[in-house]
Amino acid sequence: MTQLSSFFKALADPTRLRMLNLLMHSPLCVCEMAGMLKLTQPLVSRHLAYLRNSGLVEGSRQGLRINYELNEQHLLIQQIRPFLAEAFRGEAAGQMDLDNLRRDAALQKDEIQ
Amino acid sequence: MTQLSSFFKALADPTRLRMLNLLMHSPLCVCEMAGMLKLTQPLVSRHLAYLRNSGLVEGSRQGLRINYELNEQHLLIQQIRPFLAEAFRGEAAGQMDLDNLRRDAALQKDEIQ
DNA sequence: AAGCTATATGCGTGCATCCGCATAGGCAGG
DNA sequence: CCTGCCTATGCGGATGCACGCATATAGCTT
Repeated sequence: MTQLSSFFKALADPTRLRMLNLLMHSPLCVCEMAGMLKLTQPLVSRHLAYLRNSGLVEGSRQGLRINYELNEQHLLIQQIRPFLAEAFRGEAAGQMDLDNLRRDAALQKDEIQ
Repeated sequence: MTQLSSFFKALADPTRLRMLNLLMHSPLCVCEMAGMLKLTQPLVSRHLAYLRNSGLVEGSRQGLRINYELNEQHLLIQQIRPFLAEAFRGEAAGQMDLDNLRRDAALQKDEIQ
């Protein structure tokens, strides 16, 4: 039961929920998330460490950046994902964060061309 | 987003999860839950107050006792219920609590006869 | 009214975050 | 090697629980 409550504890923070909302759509590095969410880098890094220790998220180094993504192996993540997607759909803040995600993705695309 | 995190916060405690596990099967009063979970009455009462303030649970007075039950009107409760049921199924502690629930229900039945 | 049962709450302690700020560690390019 | 960017972490303050213990409130029952 403790494991389950730890899982919910990881979800029991608005900032971490905003991060997970983004990560459900795309892997991201710390600086990208900090920009999209308008949060300081140390704060984002700490919450990612929390999510990493909880097993909800995994990071892989790619040069200077570390790419974070949802841990698809996590059973509880797999099972709760539809619920989260539905809940985020009703959150205005979540939609605005996703707008930033799409805007930055478009900029990235322009840079490549 | 704050509302969603508050919801998860209410779920982020082993004791409250054990209570919700019981309440998913049957409405119960404080003293019944305290007995089944082997917890003190004040502790159970406090957690129920937390769940009540979070809107996950409703209590109705019936004589001396107050009968608590899941708030079926709560949207997030409705949506997360299958996930919880599945998660509780994998918890040995949850199954033992349910054994106590069934045992006490059987005793109650004998008293009535 | 008195006594009993069921429930809620006040108080104090300890622990876990949550955050801002400053700083350390890791890695690339010149 | 040194500089700059990205990330992680140490520190301190503030807050919120979780719990035990004692006590108050509420409602039967006689």
